[in-house]
Amino acid sequence: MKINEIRDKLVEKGLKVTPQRIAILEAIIRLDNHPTVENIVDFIRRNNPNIATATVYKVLDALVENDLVRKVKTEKDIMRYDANLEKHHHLYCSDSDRIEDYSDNELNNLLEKYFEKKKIPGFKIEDIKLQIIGKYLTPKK
Amino acid sequence: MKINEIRDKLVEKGLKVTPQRIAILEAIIRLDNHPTVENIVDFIRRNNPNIATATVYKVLDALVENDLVRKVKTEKDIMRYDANLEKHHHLYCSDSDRIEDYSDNELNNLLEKYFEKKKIPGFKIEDIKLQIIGKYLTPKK
DNA sequence: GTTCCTGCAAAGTATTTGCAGGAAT
DNA sequence: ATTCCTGCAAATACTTTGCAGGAAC
Repeated sequence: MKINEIRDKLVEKGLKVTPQRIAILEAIIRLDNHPTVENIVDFIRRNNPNIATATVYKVLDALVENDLVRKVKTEKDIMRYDANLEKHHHLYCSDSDRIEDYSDNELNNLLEKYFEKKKIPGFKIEDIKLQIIGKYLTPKK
Repeated sequence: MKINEIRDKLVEKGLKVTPQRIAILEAIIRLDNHPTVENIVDFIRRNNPNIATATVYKVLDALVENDLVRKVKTEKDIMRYDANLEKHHHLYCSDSDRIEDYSDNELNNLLEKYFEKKKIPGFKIEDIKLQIIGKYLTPKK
């Protein structure tokens, strides 16, 4: 992802293009393992030492609000952020903090068909996300 | 669930049986819509006004540690607790904090079969939880 | 020029810790 | 008698808020 693409995304949403916003969005994209606020702050401060933590929170709120990134819920109690906006599921490692994306349209179709037949009484499904818990057989790259 | 069953569960795990623990476990079972710590504290204080908030947190940690309850994280970033230990999924309301359990063995089997065929490279699946996001057609009872 | 954004410090909220007294075993 | 648990207060961690100056439009 080029800086200009990031810039365009901000413009498209009517957000002012500031160095902080570019840096934060870039950080989430580059730190591709669902960074926490802390990860993002650490990454940004390398090039941008004066950015305030509160600014990071505010920018993240704005980005989430405008569908440029998503929040990811973890078992543990810390928010993480994800710049992958495609429909996808998550692989959670049961003995570390690692999270990876998992996309599978065959699975999505299977679930969609399943719930077309088997309705949940009183509930209208809008989206289904899988948390797939397990262990990585390969160590992290 | 009777008090004695709760008592037995604690004994079984080697935890000392205290009025606080009984009250908290009972509260989670009775407040069956995935109560927050605040919900639990409010409920307990009706009969047990002197219980300390820190005690509730400590007892909850002990219960989770000993697999007597589970933590559930919500969209809104607040911890909730669940005494349903059976395998189940969650229905999340997209415009409120409401969460309900959803059990469906047919679905579990379908997923199990699916992932027997379609392996995820480098990942050994241990469990799959669905977060089913949508809207309730009926107001809360 | 106007609107929106940032940085700072202070406040807020949820949760954890340390410890001494007390209850459960 | 020993071990574990509770209550309290203080501490911590994470996030939010208010506001004045400054940058983007």
